[in-house]
Amino acid sequence: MQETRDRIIASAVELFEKKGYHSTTIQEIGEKAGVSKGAVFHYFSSKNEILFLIHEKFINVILNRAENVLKRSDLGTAEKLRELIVNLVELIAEYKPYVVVFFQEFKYVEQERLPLIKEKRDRCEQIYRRVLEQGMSAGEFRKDLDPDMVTKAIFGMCDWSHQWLNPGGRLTPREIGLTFWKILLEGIGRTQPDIDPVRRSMAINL
Amino acid sequence: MQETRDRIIASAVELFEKKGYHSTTIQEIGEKAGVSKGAVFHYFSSKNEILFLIHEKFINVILNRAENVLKRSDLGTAEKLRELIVNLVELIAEYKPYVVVFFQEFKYVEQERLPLIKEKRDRCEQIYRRVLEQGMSAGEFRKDLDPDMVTKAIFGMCDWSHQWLNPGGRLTPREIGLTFWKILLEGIGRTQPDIDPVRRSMAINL
Amino acid sequence: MQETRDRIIASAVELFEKKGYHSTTIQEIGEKAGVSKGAVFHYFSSKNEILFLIHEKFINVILNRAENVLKRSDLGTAEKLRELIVNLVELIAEYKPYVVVFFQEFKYVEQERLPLIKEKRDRCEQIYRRVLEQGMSAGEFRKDLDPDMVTKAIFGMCDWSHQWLNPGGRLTPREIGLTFWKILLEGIGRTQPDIDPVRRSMAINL
Amino acid sequence: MQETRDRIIASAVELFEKKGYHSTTIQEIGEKAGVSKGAVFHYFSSKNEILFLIHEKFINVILNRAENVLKRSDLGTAEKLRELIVNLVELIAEYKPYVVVFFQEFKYVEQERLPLIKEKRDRCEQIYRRVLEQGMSAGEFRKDLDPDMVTKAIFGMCDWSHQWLNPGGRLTPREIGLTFWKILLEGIGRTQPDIDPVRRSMAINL
DNA sequence: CATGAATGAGACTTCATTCAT
DNA sequence: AATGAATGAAGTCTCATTCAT
Repeated sequence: MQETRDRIIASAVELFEKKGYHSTTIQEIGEKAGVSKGAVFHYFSSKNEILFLIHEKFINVILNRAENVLKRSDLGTAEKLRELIVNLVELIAEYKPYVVVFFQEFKYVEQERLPLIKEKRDRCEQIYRRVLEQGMSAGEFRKDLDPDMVTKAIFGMCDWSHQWLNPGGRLTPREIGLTFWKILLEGIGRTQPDIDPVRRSMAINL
Repeated sequence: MQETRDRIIASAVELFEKKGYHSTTIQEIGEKAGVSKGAVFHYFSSKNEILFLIHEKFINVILNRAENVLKRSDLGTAEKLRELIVNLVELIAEYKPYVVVFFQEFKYVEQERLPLIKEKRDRCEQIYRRVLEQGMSAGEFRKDLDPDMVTKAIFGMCDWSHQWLNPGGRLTPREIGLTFWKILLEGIGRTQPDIDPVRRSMAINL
Repeated sequence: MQETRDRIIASAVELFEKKGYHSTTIQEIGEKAGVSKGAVFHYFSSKNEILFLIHEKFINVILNRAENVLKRSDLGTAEKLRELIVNLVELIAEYKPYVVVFFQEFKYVEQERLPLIKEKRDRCEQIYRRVLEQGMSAGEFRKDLDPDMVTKAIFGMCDWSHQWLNPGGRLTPREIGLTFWKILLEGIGRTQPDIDPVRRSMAINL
Repeated sequence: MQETRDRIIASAVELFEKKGYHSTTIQEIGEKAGVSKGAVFHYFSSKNEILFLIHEKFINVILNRAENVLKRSDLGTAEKLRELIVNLVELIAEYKPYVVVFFQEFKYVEQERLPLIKEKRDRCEQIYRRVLEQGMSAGEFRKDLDPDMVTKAIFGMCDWSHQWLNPGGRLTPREIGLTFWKILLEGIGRTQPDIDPVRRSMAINL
């Protein structure tokens, strides 16, 4: 049954998240899924294949979502970047166990299975970078910042959230994503107050 | 000799960084340090103690530096936050193997050794949060953003750099840190150009 | 269908020959025969039963042929031994996979199935020994050699051929068998040339 | 200690001989040698390495002995062949467990370790073949027999003895070897009686 | 007839750790 | 101070076999 297979993967993700890949035994995965150790190997060729499938599943989801945002013709460039960020945080919240495994156990995916993951991960990163660069070209974002560093900063803020995000937190993932977007777009300096009409008119008068 | 001890730790850090804690054997650590497997156990009680010492060494360095910035009376709040950020990126670059181990293998430090690390890590995080909150109170930073989220965003940008920072890169760690600071303070939107009084008045006059 | 059963045995013989009994899986046997793993167990009670049947089939063939030679009233004792030898080599060539399994995997046939095989194997060996002893008694073969050792020598020459015989070889199995017979009967020393009357008389005259 | 290593190999040979390579566990090898399972792996990298070492040790012995016979200047060609045969049987008796493993488990030596064994085995076979061919050229052996088949016959007689040779048997290995030599040289036919003076003189008179 | 999901015993192997020297 | 022989617990994986369908 497909069901058993999925249950095994689900068990593996949770255990890998909590205990790490190497500290999780096939035995435990089986037990949690309600099947024997042998059954796990009936469905998967090795423990490492399970790890790979977790990575693959997650990278596919993340890439699909990013591409969907990219396709939306109702959004401007800045709005696209905003949605990419919000989406990412939401997705990290939704797939948290997958994300943790993805970021913590990546190096243990066997060499031969790695290229597929790496390629999609790079494509995903490029989507973000391109939208950013488009926004810079279009004059929606300032041009004096290294686009590479900005991309890294975005991923840093979002990806790192897998370390502290918790499902029932005070803020929803969307709210968190929007906060990040605000910080990114406007900064935390007193930019807004500066735009208040009084000081501006004064400036003009001078 | 103290020297041997340090060489063993140095070997361990590099191996843990590259291969991960569980995939590194005492044998390998010994070989890389030029001593026997037995010697490793002569200097350390267990493999896990080595892992702990790596964590401890790093958290001490990071905490010391943060506290040093905090003490500087020559800096304003915003400047302090700027230095905290730059310091963090610089330190991540300098201690990269330690950082990778710190973020990837933390969960494998044995329960009984954990509190010491956790406590210092929290103290460190609070230093950042407090400076930020001071800046908000003092009116140097905008007040409409969740200080917790901003702190998370700062650590996200900086900490995540351990994933991609490389020693001989195009930008120095300090430049990277300053870029992050700029993004954080001013945002990537076209806010600043708007504040330029000359261009603004011109725009109005036209 | 009987056909399926035979196909499974045929697959098993070839795989056992090439990879050995323990390195061959039921799965592989099924695949090669074009049926599922379950089907193999539908036709046979265990993997070991298949091994046994292979042994049984082969020992029956070899025993039948030997007995047929024995019955032939048109042959003298020496001719019977010759035919036994030729027959054996021919049979080894024809049933090579069976022979290899018979000689290499015999020890893995389960205890309870063994007696049947052993008994027939012994009967077969005795046929050879008896014909040899008859030939000695009848004065067709020299009497100063240990009949047991001669029997061992005969089986050695013939049986060992399973290690190197190949179907499309330079010599036919019959030719090989006849060569063995010649060696056995006449030896490789220059006995025959000595009997040449011309050279002998010359030698005497000198 | 070298001693432990040797004891492990000795245990392995005996177990492999009796139960076969695949049916012997590392556990058993260790127990028989009086050490733990772990100790076996302390001395050998794998079970297969042990199998290889057994093969190597035996092929070295057999090759050395053959080469020593070859070097003896006190022997004529026929005597050399005789000694090669006698030596082989003696050696098979002495190293019987090794021989059984060599002939039964050869196919399980891992690919990468195989060439070394194969090369020496071929060199050994060639020594026998060459001596035989020299004897033929020199007129010591009849020339009308295929030298290849004769070589196969010799190895068949001798090698096959590993199946039935037993240490405390009725005949010594040397006696067995000499019997084989007699059969090979003179055949089992009534060659000698043919040389009886009566028939010979008759032949001359005719 | 035939399948294949599921099992569980048992194999090889790894490795942190101990300890006599 | 330092070694390395030896251990034993534990892990991944294999595979013959069973059984419901």
